[in-house]
Amino acid sequence: MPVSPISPMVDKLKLWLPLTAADEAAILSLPHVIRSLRASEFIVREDDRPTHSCLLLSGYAIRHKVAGNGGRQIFSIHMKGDVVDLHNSILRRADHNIQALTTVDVAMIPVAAIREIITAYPQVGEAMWYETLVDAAIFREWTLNVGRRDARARTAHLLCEFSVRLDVAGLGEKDHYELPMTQEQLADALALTNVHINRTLKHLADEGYIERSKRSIRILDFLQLARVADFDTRYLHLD
Amino acid sequence: MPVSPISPMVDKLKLWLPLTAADEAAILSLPHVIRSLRASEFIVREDDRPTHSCLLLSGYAIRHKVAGNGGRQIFSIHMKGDVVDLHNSILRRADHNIQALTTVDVAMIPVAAIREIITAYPQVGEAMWYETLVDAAIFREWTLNVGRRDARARTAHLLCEFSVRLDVAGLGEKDHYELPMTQEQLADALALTNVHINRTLKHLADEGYIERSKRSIRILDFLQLARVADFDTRYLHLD
DNA sequence: CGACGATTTGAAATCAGTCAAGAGCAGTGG
DNA sequence: CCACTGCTCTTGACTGATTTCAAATCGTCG
Repeated sequence: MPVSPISPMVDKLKLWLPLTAADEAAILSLPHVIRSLRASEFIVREDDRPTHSCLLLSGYAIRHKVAGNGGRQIFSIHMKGDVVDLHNSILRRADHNIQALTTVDVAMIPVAAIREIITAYPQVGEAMWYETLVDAAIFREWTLNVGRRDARARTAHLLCEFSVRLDVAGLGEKDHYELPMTQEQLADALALTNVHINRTLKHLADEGYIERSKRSIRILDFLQLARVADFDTRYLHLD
Repeated sequence: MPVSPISPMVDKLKLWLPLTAADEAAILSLPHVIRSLRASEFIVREDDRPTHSCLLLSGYAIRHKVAGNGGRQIFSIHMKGDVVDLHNSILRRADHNIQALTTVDVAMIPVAAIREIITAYPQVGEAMWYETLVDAAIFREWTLNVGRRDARARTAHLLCEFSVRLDVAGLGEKDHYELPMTQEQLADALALTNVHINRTLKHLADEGYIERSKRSIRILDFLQLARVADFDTRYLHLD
């Protein structure tokens, strides 16, 4: 069986609901165009009316929005297998930006084809709904993180989430990975300043929870870090 | 035509997508049980496996989650017509709490019936999906609010959102309403302390943006307040 | 080597939190 | 009708986590 470039989407959706062979075949035969984008290119911009949904095939992307005072808030980080633009596509008008963090390859699927597969294969539709609900669960956890945890727990929490999600996506090892973002971007995800992120990472390293060199992170004891982070995987709905 | 207690759900879903007479009839004939709950009773608790989705018929409810350090974060406030528990029902295991803020009446609809209507009436299913995506858009805006706006803008933003949503739900006037929550609960929604909420409300009143007595709020100039709040209705996806 | 962006560090400023106490208000029961 | 209780709201004084501003170092790439 030839491996379709869209197969990561099948793998991801199967995390949420069982799919029949017919469901899988329908997904794999979704029309699409592969595109490469360079770091910092926009995949979708706020106020766009998206014509395509983008499946991430490689690299990393972020969702974010900019406040009137210039502050930027990142809502989530996306990786291989994520359909980064279901929210904006189904809502028809984008209320936030999606931007490549690194060089990325994406499969662009026409929104019309997404709508057709929902009707023709309701189980696939429900799996995509599920995917957007897990995104929403992540947004909630990030709100809790930003709103009610201090800088140390907040930063540790992001490191834990990234570790678990990389593991689930089959990228990198759980205790050792490369962060695909600058400290300034981390700051925008955690609602801190780049200066304070720097101090907080140093602090976590001084305390012996992590080791780092450049953007590479090694988690020395995941359970300990998770305790500091007040991290509990349940919000990722993986079981 | 007899008015079904479920009709607020039809009105709400029609905000998102057009529904045929058959779609509407299918919604109105959803099986359900009406229940009344008193203020502060839980509708769903984190870790529950919900068997029913709750449609709010009267009163107010909140979504929230408690961090390990005891801090509570409220994610959204719900009112008449909101199906408060679609997220938890579809995900099968609740990752957050839903709690009555005031005395509420709810219609409890079995999750199985929700799943059936999704398959039998795909447009209704898509409208419910849309509803959860608008919830997610509100979560994102709240993350931006908590993460990147100062106490004054943040508080003003909540006042603006509440005003607009009451208006859409056909409750109260846009420039004059009763907040259904204590300042401590406001603090949990805005990631501030009750003390600072108090000072911030006073400040907004001293500046002439609002008048208040007890929990009643009068917005003196909505556009001015919206400017202070960095508030833009687009994230509510009402048009 | 030079340039640019990213990281690191220090010192001072600030927004919001903490602690504490008093005032207002509703409900209860004597 | 009044005293008591409990909860919410209000205000003041002080503390502290994070920001701001500024400058130095590091690393990569041309």
